[in-house]
Amino acid sequence: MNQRITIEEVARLAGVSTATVSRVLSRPEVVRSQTREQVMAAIAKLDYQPDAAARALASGRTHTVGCVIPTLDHAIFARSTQAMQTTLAQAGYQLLVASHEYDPVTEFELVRALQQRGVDALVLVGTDHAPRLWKALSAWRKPTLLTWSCDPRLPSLGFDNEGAAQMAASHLLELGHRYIGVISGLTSHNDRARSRIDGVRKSLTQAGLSLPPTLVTEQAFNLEGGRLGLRKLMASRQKPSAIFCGNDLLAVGALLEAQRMGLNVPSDLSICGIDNLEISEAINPGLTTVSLPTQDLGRIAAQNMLSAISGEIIAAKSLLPFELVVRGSTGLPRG
Amino acid sequence: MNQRITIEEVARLAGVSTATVSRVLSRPEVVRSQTREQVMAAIAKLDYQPDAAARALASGRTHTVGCVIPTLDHAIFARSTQAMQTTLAQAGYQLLVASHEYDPVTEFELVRALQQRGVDALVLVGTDHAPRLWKALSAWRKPTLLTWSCDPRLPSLGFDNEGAAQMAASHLLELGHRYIGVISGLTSHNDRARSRIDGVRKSLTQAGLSLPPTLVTEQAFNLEGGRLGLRKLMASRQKPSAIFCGNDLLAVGALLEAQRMGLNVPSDLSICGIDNLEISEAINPGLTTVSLPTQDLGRIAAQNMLSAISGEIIAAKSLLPFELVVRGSTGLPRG
DNA sequence: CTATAAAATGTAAGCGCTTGCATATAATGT
DNA sequence: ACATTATATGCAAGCGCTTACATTTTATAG
Repeated sequence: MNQRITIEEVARLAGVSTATVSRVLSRPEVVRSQTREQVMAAIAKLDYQPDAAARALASGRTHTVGCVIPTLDHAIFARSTQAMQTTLAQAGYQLLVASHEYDPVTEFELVRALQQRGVDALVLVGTDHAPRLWKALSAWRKPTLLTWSCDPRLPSLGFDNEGAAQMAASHLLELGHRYIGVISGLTSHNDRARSRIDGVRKSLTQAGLSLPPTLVTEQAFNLEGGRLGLRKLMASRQKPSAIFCGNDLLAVGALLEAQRMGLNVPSDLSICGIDNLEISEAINPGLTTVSLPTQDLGRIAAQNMLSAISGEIIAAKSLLPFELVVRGSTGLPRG
Repeated sequence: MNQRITIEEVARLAGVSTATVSRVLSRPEVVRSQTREQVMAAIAKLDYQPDAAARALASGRTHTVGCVIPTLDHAIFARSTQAMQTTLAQAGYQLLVASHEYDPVTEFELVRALQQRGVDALVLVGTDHAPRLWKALSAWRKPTLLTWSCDPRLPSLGFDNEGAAQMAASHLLELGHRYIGVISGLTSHNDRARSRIDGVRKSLTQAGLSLPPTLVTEQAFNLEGGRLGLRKLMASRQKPSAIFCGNDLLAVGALLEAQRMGLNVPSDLSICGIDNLEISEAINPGLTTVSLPTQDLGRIAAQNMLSAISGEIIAAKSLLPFELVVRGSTGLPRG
């Protein structure tokens, strides 16, 4: 740093000690207003910018929250992360985002990196984590939050993924579908994807039906995955009359591919997803889906962490509401 | 920090000085291998995690790159940011992302916040910035990169946005369209959007045509914006036979809305965009668009910053290539 | 006006690391 | 074996701030 303005120079110009300048910065209410104004004038005049590293070292707090997600390259994570960042920024906190692309080793390393950086709190996604990551988290003495799904080991803010899937499956069952296929996201290191399959299975079982392995396919989390999944399922001996997709990206992909194959949605095939992306509403026909408040998830996660940082107790587990949004992509089965 | 392991304890256990431990961490090659191993063993045994704030304060380097973008909630930024983050992480660097939602005041504040945090480099989007932001950047003695578009004031890595729009417009003109509408993103604080309109205008002018204000509409950057834009343009007296959209999100929205209105794309209306999102290929008909390598943008931006941090000179301006991808959404005008 | 409590400010000891310089050790040449 | 370099390591002074604690100033009471 060539010739950074330090707190000392501010103190000199304002005619006070560095301690007072520091107080003006962090707890302005404890300095006399007259003094405070002198200091603020000096700060403004010198265009003083406190060194965050020094503050962090001296105070032990960085005003930074770390967030480790699978990827930014999916609308749901981008959305919730965006909401987190905005909420934190309003409180003077910064978000340090890291993504691991569904690799647990990378995830562990990122968490360590964020811990070394002294983040004041940590937000993770889901409950599938390497054992040593759980260990690193429990040894850590700062607020941590699990998002998207819940686990008794740590405070969690998420959805009942199984319930959401059941809601979608029940809708299909009520329409009269008996052969329901599932296009799931990759389930390894992804508890949400597994829970959603479980939800469908549970609904089918309750209805006296089953979910044969041939009617389940795991695909990458993108439109292409949805298209591949659809082709796979429609190539099976017993074709499904309805397809549940683990998320809307897969569902939109499946829907578009069905149309390319000349199938009419929903009269030939019903399709539903989970998430309720913007595209789900815009597409023709509209996609029936379970709407998840992903933006709220991010915002509330941020608020929770801010509370926890300031010493408040936060809920051990909170579930966000969701609702079925019925659009044109689901209908009665043929015949 | 209750009882954090410090470098001193590692040094004691390894029977060396703290300086040596520090060297093992930052420049292992200058330490004799035998010593190095002792130190590494001690580090492993104690599970030592260096304090990033202390390192930053002592060394003046944070191993962090700051990135200020309009929003994460758009595929293109999410994508390039994701690529940046991955590339940086591989080099042991962290990305500190902040988004301002197209608000220049927030943008300025975020840049200051990142500077205070001592990021080793800064990546911004576009060339529309508040004057005091330009000032803050030029007073800053560390690497800075402008992305998406270029400006002589700072090293830039971007696209020829005007050229990309011209490419799209020329395609429409070559097909024989004479009434071309434009659905643009909001142009305030967004030089990319303006450049793209300019590109279309230039192409039209070269063809002896003009772009009447009634055939240009500015909309929010989402599907809904595309839909609103389409309705607006199709309500004008002289309906366009083709529509250029400032990006693919708008284009997809416009396309879907056109279909809802009963228009056949492309025989009633041609639509093209810029970006080439995944949905652009998947939708029916496929969207004609100009494909921008947004992921490469992020990756190369990260590489550039890493180079610059290590003292190398980086290009003052580099433009990434793009190409027209013709799909089913554009065709000959009626008659 | 003085005693006492309350509020404001100053003093200075760190926070945990890096790094220039001094010193010690190993390698090389004669 | 010794002188001369080249390599490794240690010493210790910060980096710029925060925050107990000490001290001074101001307010309040008697």
